[in-house]
Amino acid sequence: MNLEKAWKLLKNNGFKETEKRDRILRQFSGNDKYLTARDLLDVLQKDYPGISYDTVYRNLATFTGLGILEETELSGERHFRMQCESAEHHHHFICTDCGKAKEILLCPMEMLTESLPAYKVESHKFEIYGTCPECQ
Amino acid sequence: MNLEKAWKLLKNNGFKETEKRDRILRQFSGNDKYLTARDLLDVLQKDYPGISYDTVYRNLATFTGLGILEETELSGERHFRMQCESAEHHHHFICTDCGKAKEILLCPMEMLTESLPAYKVESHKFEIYGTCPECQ
DNA sequence: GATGTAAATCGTAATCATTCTGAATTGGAG
DNA sequence: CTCCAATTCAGAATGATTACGATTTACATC
Repeated sequence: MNLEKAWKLLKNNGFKETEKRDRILRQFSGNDKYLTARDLLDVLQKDYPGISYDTVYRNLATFTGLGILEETELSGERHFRMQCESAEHHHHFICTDCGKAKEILLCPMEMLTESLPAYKVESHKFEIYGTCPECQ
Repeated sequence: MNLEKAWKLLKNNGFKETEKRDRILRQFSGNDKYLTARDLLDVLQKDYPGISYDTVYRNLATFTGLGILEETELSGERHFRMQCESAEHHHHFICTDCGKAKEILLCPMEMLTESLPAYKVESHKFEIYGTCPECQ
């Protein structure tokens, strides 16, 4: 996902172009790390000292709902990052140190949908945690 | 995991046998569902009206630490259930309706440890969510 | 460019899960 | 039975997230 695509999606869904939204999208755009709402708030406060929690959380929810951001729960906190460019379904190795994600193309679901007869599968989560080469 | 094994573990690690602990373990023992701390508190309050959050959370932490319970994060809340009997490493299909878990023996990690050179893998999470046959 | 209006933001309080604290109680070793 | 550390209680504190009324802003329309 890049900025143009994100704004196109937002406009098509009737969302207005605001400074704060632009600032938030730019933050994620130049950064492949997972960020918490607080991380983001801390960054935005440098440019917008009076920025509200509401603005941060509401926009994170909007962006996630439109598929601009993706979300995961790490140690009890929601973390967000820009949706990957790659069209294929994939999973992530996530560095617990720096928050960076590496794509994993293998999906275990392909191998076991037929081994769950009578179960209605709705979603799945596969994530690998550890330390990336840079952080070791 | 059964009650005897659980108590053996607790005793071996110097934990005392208390009414509350026994009640909590029995709750999980007769039940293969994932429960939140609040679910558990609600159940315990019928027998022990004055039971404290502290007791519930502290014991959940103790039991999880000893491997008596296993834990997962579902929609922002920690959920607990008795550790499975099976010795083999496995994952779960979790019913989002009733919380019941079905064991999945396939582990995707086996297929990709060598495809992550230079990455230090520490843990992983693979869970499938949906509706079990009984809940459809 | 001025105006109207719904959307967005602000400022702050409320909520919810979880953790902490200090006092009171209890299991079980001796 | 006595004693002491472990456990529990009661309630306050914390931290993430959501809610809300008042204010401001984007932008469609004139």
